[in-house]
Amino acid sequence: MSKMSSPNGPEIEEKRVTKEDKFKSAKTEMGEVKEENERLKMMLERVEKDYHSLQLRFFDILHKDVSKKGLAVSSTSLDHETAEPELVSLCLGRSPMEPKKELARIGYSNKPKEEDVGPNLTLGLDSKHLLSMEVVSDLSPTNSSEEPKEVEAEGTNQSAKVINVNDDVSDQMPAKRARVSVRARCDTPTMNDGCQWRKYGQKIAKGNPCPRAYYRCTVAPTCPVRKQVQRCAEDLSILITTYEGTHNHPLAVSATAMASTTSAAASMLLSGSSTSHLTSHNSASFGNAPTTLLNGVSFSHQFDELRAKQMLSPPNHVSPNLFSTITLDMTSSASNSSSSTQFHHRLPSTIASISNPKFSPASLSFCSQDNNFIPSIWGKGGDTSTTPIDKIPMTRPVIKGNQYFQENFYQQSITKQTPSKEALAETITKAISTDPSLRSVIAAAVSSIVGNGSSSGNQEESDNVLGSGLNLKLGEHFQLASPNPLNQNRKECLTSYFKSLSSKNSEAGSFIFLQPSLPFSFSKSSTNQVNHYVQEMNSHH
DNA sequence: CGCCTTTGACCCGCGC
DNA sequence: GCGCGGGTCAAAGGCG
Repeated sequence: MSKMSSPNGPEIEEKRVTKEDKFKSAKTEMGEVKEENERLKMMLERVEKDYHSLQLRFFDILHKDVSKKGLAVSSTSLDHETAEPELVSLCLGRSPMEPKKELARIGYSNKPKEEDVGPNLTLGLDSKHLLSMEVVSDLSPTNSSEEPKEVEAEGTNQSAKVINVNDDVSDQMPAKRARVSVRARCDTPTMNDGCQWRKYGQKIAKGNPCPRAYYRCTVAPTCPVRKQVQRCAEDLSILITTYEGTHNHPLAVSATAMASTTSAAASMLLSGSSTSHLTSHNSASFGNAPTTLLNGVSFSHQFDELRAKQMLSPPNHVSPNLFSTITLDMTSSASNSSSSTQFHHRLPSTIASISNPKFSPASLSFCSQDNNFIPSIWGKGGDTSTTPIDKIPMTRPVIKGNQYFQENFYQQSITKQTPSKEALAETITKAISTDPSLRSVIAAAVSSIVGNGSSSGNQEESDNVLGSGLNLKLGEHFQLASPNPLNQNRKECLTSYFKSLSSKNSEAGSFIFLQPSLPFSFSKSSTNQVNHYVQEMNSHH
């Protein structure tokens, strides 16, 4: 035993030394983490600042637009059915309340302002119409122009909130609701969209032997969001989930992807009715099928069949559409040249042929070649949820937006087939900067793509998916967030674009959150192409 | 015990 | 006015 003591001396010392080393390295690591933390904080502040300036700008623009229409509304209050000014709040990544507050701050506020608060990750189907739906259920008539009380009670929101230039209008007319229907292949009874739902009813709907289940969001007791889940009668593997309403509470990160996409889709749908007018000419150029693809997600405007029938009657008769639905088809394959045709074969014929100037398609097609691509955080199983990011196919920059966009970009890129890159870039830039809904949709789409890449089964990484364009901006700083070199490559592409855009164009810089939306293709082969776009855009700016 | 699902009843809008 | 269909309510029961 005594022999043991002497050789043990150096060993213990060695151990002590290694422990000290470990301690030191741990300390350094902690320091680094602290630094990183500080940097992140700074970035967050900067992001919020940018966000607010963007919001101010956006609502300023919106305000101008609204005041123009507001004149018409106030003078012809009986004309609600035919001319309804629509305010689409694009608040991806934030509470829908905030934009209204901002707007109020700009022009309609008569209440004192409070300081802004932290991010409110509320996403949903943002629109005035939806909000008015909430108002119906949540508010007394006396403060029908206010946000739900429980939101007020949170104390974190600013006081004056309501955009309602046309308060009286919203009080008198039925709230127009936007629904977002998502078709996806899913083995599970419901799609895991990150939210908590409680089933409150089930019905056998006519024309479909499969029962339709009704769910209510239970994240917040007063959340008005509902969803209907039904299997497709023709293909039982397809689950049709229809979302309605706006979440009035913060959302889990895992829920933001779906929420932002549905929000963007709804915004698109509703803003499309006010910001663009689909001419018959344009309808024809689209084959009269307002269906688009977003990463394999097929966007399609449709209306409840009853409404649709109404609208199919006299062409100049526009009935008040209390329900309008946009469909995100994640089951269709873009490689089947005419995705819209394919899609509409599964839909009632009435839907496919709808063309209403009130609901022109402000939609987007990324024309993914990939079948069944869905952001992985949306589903928990099935063949739809696990497409790895590096399999994301080359996306073709086909974006259908407002009329301007349709006429210029679409015709250039589709009809002529060989658009000049300069014209392309210019058109894209103009369209994106003039159509907020378009920005929103594209932002959500890109967000989903980038988010998907960094979120495969990793909660920490999925936390970087902040919804909409936010993480794109963050991508400038958070490139390390993704261990996937490909993904990082994508982020760098985006980043370089926005850097250049913002540096060349200060105005564009203020839109940086929503602009990360250009037709980037995220495959290796397309990286150069993206850089090409960036360069050309720079030369234009 | 609280939360959830199930399920029949009920309400309401719409078409005939 | 009546019937139909979609949507919601609420009591009952199950589950962890």
